[in-house]
Amino acid sequence: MAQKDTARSILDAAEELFSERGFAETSLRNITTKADVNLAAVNYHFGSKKSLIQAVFARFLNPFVAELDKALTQFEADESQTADLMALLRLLSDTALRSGADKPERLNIFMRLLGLAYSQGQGHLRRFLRLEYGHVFRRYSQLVTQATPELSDEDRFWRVHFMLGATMFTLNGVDSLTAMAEHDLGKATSTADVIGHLLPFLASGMTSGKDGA
Amino acid sequence: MAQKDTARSILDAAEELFSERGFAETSLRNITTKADVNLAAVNYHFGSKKSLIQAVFARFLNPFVAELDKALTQFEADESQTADLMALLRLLSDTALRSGADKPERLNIFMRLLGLAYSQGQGHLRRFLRLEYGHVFRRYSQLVTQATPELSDEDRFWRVHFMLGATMFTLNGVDSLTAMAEHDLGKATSTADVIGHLLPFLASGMTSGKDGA
DNA sequence: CAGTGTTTTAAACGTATGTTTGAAACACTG
DNA sequence: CAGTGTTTCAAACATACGTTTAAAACACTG
Repeated sequence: MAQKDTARSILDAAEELFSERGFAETSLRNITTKADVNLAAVNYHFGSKKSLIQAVFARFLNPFVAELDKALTQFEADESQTADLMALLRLLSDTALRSGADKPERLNIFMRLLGLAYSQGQGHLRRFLRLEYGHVFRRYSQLVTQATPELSDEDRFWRVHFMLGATMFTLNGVDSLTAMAEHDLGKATSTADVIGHLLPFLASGMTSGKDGA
Repeated sequence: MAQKDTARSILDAAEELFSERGFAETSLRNITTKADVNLAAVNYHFGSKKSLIQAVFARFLNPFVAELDKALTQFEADESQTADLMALLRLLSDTALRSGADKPERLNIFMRLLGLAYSQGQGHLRRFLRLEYGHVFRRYSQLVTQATPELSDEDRFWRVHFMLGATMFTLNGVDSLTAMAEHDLGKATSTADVIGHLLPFLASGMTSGKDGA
C-alpha cells in the first residue's frame, strides 16, 4: 500500500505540474515537494524523469485507448459500409469525454498533456507514444479514409493534419480559451461545449471543395 | 561594424537553434558556440536570455507586421464593403510568404518560432508579443468580423481559434509534415503548397453550418 | 521475534545553466 | 599618438538540476 501510495502521489503531482508548466520546466524537486515525498522516490519508483513522463501518459492513455479500441470494433461491426466522418469524430470525442468523466478537471489536464506531447515531445516521448499506441491511431486513420472516399490521398493527408492541429491547439489551451470566451462573450463554456463547436468545423473543413466552399 | 556583426551572429544562431530545439533546451553556450562568439557576448549585447528571445522575434516580426499593416490599409481602402474571408486569409499568407522570400528556408524557421511562441511561451514572450504586436492582431480581427457577418459572436470566436490552431500546428511542424508527405505521397510539397491546401480548409470550416455541412 | 527484502530518508555528487567580473584588445577622437 | 569609450575574452560565480549513495525505517515471513 505504501508503495502504490507514493508512486501514485508522484504521478498525481507530476501530471498536474507537467500540464501547467511543461516537462523541462518542471523539476523533480517541484514534483516531490508537491507530492510530499522524498526527492529520491522518483528515481526509486520510476528510474528516471523520462520514465516518469512516460508513466504519466501511460496511466491515462492505457484506459483511453482500450476504450477506443472497443468502440472502434463496435463501430466497424455496426456501420462498416456507411462510415460517416462526423460519426467517427463523435466516437473519438465521446470516448475522450467519458474517459475523464469522473473528474472533469482531470479531462482538461489530459488535454494539455496531449498537446504538450506534440509541442514539447522530446523524442523519447514521441517514440514511446508511437510504439505504444500507434496501432489504434492507424486503425482510426483507416476508418477516416473509408469515411472520405471522395478525397484524394493528398487532400486527405493534409486535411487530417489540419484537423489534428485545430484539435490539439484547442484542447491544449482549452482552459485559457474558455476563460477568454467567458470574458469576451459573457458565457461559460465547458470542454464538451467546445468540442461541440469544434467537430462541425472539422467536418466542414475536411469535406470542403477546392475553393473553400 | 564589429558590434553589429557579433549581435547579428548571435541572432542568427539563436534563431536557428531556438526553432530546432525550443527555448529552454537551447543554452547560451550552444548559441555562442554556433555563432563563434564569446559566451558573455549575449549578456553584453542583449542583457539576458529573455531579452535575446524577444530580440529574435522582434527582428522578423517588425518587418512582417509593418508590411501587414500596410497591406491591411490598402485592403480596407480597396474593398471595405465586400470584405471576403478568403481574400483576408490570402492577404495574411501572402504577406508572410513574401516576408521570407529572400531565403525560403528562413520562412520555415519563422513558422516554427511562431509555433513555439504559443506552445512554449514563457509568459514574458506572450506579454512582449501582445504588447508589441497586439494592435495589428486586433485590426485583422475586426476585418474578419466584417467578413463573417452571418456568424454569431460565439461561433466566430471559437472558429477563429480553430483556424489559428490548424495554422499554428501546421506551420509549427511544416518541416516534418512536408517530409512525411513526401514519404507517404511520394510528392514534394513547398510551404506555399501547404498553405494552398490550408486556406480552403480554414475558409470552409469557418463558414460551416451547425452540422458541419 | 529474528531475519529479510522493500521503501524512505538526508546528504552528497557531478554536471549544466545564466550571469558577472576584471582585465585585455580594439576602435576612434582630439 | 595619447586617451577614452566600446567590445571581447577567459575565468569564475552562484544556482539548479537529475541522479546516486548508504544508512535508517519499515513491512512482512518463517
